[in-house]
Amino acid sequence: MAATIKDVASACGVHVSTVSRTFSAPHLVNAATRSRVLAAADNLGYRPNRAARALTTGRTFNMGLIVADIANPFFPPLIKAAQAQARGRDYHVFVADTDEDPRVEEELIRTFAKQVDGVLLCSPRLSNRMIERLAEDVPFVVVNRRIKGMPAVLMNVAQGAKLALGHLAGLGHRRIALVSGPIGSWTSNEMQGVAAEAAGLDLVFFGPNQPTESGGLAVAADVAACGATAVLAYNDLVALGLIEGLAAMEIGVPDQISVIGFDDILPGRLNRPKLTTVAMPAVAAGRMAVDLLLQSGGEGATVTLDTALIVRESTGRAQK
Amino acid sequence: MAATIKDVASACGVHVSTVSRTFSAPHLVNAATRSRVLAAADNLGYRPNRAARALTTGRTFNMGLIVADIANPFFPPLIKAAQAQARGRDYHVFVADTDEDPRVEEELIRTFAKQVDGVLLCSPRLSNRMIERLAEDVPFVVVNRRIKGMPAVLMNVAQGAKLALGHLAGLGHRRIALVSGPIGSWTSNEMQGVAAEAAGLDLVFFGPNQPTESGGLAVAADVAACGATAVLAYNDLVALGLIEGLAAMEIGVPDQISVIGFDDILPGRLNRPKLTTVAMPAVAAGRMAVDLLLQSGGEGATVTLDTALIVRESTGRAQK
DNA sequence: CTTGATCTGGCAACCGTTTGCAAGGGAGGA
DNA sequence: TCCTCCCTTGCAAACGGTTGCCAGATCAAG
Repeated sequence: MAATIKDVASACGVHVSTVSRTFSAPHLVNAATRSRVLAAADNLGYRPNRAARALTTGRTFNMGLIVADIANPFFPPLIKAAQAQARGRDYHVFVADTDEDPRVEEELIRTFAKQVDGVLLCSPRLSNRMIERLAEDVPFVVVNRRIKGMPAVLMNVAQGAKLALGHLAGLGHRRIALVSGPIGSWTSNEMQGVAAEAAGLDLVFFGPNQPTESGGLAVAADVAACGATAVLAYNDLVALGLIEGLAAMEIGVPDQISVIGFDDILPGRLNRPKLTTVAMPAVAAGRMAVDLLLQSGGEGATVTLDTALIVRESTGRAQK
Repeated sequence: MAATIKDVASACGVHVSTVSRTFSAPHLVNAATRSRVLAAADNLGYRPNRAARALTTGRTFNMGLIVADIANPFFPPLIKAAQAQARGRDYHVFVADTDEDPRVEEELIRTFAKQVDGVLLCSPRLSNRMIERLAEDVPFVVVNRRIKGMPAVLMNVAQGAKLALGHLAGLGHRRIALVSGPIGSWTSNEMQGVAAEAAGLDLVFFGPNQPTESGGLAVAADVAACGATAVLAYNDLVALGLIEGLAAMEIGVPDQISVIGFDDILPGRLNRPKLTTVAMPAVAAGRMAVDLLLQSGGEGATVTLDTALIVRESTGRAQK
């Protein structure tokens, strides 16, 4: 069996409370004793049991991270950043995937509630009302969703969408297709909101869609048929699927139709043509979410991170 | 505060032990009492505290999952599958990323040791010796590494490499470059092992390399210079980077050089040309690793999963 | 009406740590 | 020399469950 605090205590003839204090409040124990304890602990390979500690302190030093789909390349960098940041704060991260299903999301939050100090909810599919209710059980930080009074990390999608639309307008595009994401997605709403205000542009909406390549593949025909010369897609995956579908109909990108995605994921960078996209600050968001959770005692600080348009090869001048 | 077992007990005038048994050994409590307890528990929103339970039972119902790099698209499907499988067994999964650094890997395992029932070590970079030593602290299942007496999930890389080499040979390639991965990678060794036996082929080795696109990009010039007409790359990311680098030198794939990767990740499927690759059974491996951990009490069962060659567009007949 | 087997549920110890409280001891001031 | 006061450490009660043991109740058989 692993060494416990008792083993260490008896190994150096001292009470367990002294050992405990050596780790959690070193200034309360005599320097000589402290080093004796430390030596014994090191010798026995002792590490405090976090579960037992959590019992008395009420803090688990664990946090949950819930995403819609780990396999979506948008999330891994965010997860990685969050996990690294958490580790620096001596926290561990439980990662769970909801398969885009709100019910799974709810159940997951409920199970996490008692065993983590807080949950990072990334691009949730749950309704605001439900999230507010669940927040009574466990502190949240929400990523890519604005909920009153709840700490949030937002990516400035509106700004990105404006840049993208501006870029397309500058290339002479007038009729632009907007391929949205799944229901319940905040980013999707933000995009549509901006688009609705875009003066002088003729916008055609398609949605809701699966936020994956198959989602893009599925609307390719409709998009082609609507007469738009450019497309703003919910994310890079959708954009890539769209390009794929267009290619199957012998419609060239960007020669005949320009395509812009969102996220700036790896496959987009590797694609031919390289995807023009609105880069989302996933790494910064992961880090920030962790910090927000640890700082705020549930206070509603909101951080908005900038996005940036990255022009690559999938956009070009509008066809006459 | 959240409801505890005591609240439930007093809410329905029963001893805590009865409540406890209602959940952990229902057959020991009278049906009428049981439903009364269940009703009260449901009413108060009671959920047993796993940390407290772990204290007495010694089982945490948590497992650790350690990968070299979450951002490598090879891992997310594996993680997702493992997490889903674990959830079905009422387990939670801690995910951690080592940034390809063996020291981080070791430290991570040590911290995990006391708070999980076992660790899934995916494509470890640690030496066998070190892993064996750490296995004294916590049960392991190793993915993509063979260590005597330790449960493992292996992907049949050798078989895949043979198929790939056979495919290239069939297309008339004779001089083939082998771009390996990082030091400490079992798959990399397997590939080289097979290649060494390949009769009638003229093989050129390049390595070690970063297992990423930049790794591929970096060796592109060397590969081009060595006169090979085909390349077998450590993984798809490397293959993609290689194609990118080749393109920059105006060398066409597959017209001038054929490229095969390993893994079958999303970016490879979306790439132009679509990548010919050896598909790795990541999803099955994730599931299997969880089952192995839960079944074996550390027994050394080894499961080997088949790989498959997926011929797409990045391979073609050898140039004269 | 016993007797003994079978259920059911209470009691209390225990898991590994933390932490408020108090006691012992040494130092410094009066 | 005696009295504080601070420093250090021990004691014991939590924290939220689980589980072996035991006693009372129930019930069928003799």
